[in-house]
Amino acid sequence: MTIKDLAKETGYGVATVSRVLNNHPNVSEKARRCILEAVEKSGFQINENAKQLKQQKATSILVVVKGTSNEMFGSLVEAIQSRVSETDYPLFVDYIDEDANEVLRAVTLCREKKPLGILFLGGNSQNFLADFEKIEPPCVLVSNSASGLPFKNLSSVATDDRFAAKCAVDSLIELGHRKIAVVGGDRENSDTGRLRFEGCVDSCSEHKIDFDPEKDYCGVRFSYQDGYDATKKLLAENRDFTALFAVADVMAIGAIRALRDSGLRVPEDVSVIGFDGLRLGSFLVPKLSTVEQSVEAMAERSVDILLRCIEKNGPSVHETVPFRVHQRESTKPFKQ
Amino acid sequence: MTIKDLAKETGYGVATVSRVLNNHPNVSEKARRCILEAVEKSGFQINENAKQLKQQKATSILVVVKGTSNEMFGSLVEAIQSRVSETDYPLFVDYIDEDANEVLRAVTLCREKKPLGILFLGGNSQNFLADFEKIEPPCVLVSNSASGLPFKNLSSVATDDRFAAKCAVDSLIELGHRKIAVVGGDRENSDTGRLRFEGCVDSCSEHKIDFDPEKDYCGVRFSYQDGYDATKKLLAENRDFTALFAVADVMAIGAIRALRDSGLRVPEDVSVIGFDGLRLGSFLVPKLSTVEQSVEAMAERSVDILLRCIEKNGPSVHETVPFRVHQRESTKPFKQ
DNA sequence: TTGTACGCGTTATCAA
DNA sequence: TTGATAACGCGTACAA
Repeated sequence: MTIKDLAKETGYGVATVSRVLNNHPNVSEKARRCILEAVEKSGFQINENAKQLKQQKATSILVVVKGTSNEMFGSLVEAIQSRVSETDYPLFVDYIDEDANEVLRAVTLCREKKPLGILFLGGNSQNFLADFEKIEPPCVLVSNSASGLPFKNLSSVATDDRFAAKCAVDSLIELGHRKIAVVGGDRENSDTGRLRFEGCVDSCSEHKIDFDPEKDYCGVRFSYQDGYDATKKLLAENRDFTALFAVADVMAIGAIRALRDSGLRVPEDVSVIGFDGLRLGSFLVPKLSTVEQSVEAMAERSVDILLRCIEKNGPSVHETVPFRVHQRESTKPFKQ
Repeated sequence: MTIKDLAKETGYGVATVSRVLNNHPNVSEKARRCILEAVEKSGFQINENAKQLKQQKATSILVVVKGTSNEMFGSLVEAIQSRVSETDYPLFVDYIDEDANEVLRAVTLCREKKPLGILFLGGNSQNFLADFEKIEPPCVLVSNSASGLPFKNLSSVATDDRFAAKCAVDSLIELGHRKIAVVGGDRENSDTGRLRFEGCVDSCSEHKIDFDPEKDYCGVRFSYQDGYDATKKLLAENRDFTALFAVADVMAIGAIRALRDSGLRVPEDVSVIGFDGLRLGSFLVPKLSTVEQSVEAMAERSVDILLRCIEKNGPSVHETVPFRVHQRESTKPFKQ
């Protein structure tokens, strides 16, 4: 079933059918009704390939997700999808490995699909610096800031990772903790990891607390197992911390298990705070204290910004979304 | 950059370029090398729209994921993607709501993208019965069995949900439990929910144990919160069960929290066993006992079957993948 | 082994 | 307000 068939059936020409389908002006009400009815009746579905071949531009929006194991990205995709579905743009979601190069992947996808815009879920500056210039459509980097990157078609929406991490550590210090260990991300290959690390340093130096990256910090991948292993390593090298900050909830969960396996109780012996605010956290025993990123706000802002860039040729912007530190059950005041 | 440009550049015709690009025979080694080099140099990328328009079939494989909140589907998508990436087929992942109609969605997508094949992650018989006849390419339903469905282009790969659920309850009974409550899925709208419910009934009747669906069963959605709420409800109506089977790990996690909030300890007061085998489970405190579905096996088998159907026009088959009951720390023998 | 020419379904231009 | 027709980039008869 093509628009040709539709034309034949209704007695109109293909041009008129196309105009109706695309809500173009200069169509009589009669023709519009007649054609719409035929569309309804025949279950006609437009051939996107032909449409896009002709238009030299897809009508689609692309989402490149870096790392499937990041549960927060799952919620983010869900929220983005729900928001984009209010528009007419089809959404394509493409998953790549946590260690893959998201920018190169996007370059390929651009040539193949010519999307109207791209949403990057996760990404790292080095990759953008190296190859982003090859990408033409407007893009939004979600969950990392791109404010330091010199691209006029790249916006970003993120939590202020550095400050949020600082607040997390601050909260531990306010509870009376002085010996704090950190299960962090890779500082060299992950912006997020680096920023949150810097937040820890900020807090400790502001409070004149010793923090030795060699001994008190372990940078690994964002997974349960890595959180577990890193904590074991910290315990082996540095037995006496009373609080632990894991820069992702998944790591915090691994950390809690590792502490437990070493005979330490949470929060009685060691307080643990995570980062992300996964829904899961509030169902754990103990409920996980965490820095909650606003997934809804991130999704909403990033889609809005991208649409504004696409439809109104809006300027690129770099926004920050609010976060909240939740003290739940995995942290408690330190008492000597 | 099109194949025309490539042809001009190399001095060959578009047909030869096309043949090289598609690894067709009847091309001289010299032409092949020359053209491949030009491709490399120019960074040429084929226009998928034109290709697919021409071929009347995309080269792509489609994955329709039903419900993003199901963490197991995340791992499944990851495993599927990694397996498909060994081939040349592009993979499209489409997420729909847990309550949406996956078959109707696939019908639309088929018309739009004409995929070579479809993988359904989750789905329900009623939807397939009603509209699957409209779908032509080979499909595989993953995680639910379609062996009862009369479609020759529909295969399935699943855990034997009924039997696995029975084994889970059996294991509880073997531990000495006699009063068992079940946090289940919606029996009417979810095949998985119904099958696992039947497994519970099988086990109880085999062991001559009372099981009153009215009082001992609560069927809800697959989420932390629903697991929590269902458990609260069961507790309100039936205070004396000593073991609880949640038909999904996410529900089990919600259940454990609910028990805890009601002053009950796991496993001392109530044993809890889940279903799915999420990686998360073995990092919880207590480690979650569960029925582990083999995500890798499901991904591998379903992709293999689909490829066989696509490439060799293979027959549709219905396979079952092994599962394992893990007794970890959330279950223990019942002692009066 | 290679090249020419046509058509896939759509949009857009232009003339009617 | 309409319709005929020329592209879009590709694969593939068919001819050479």
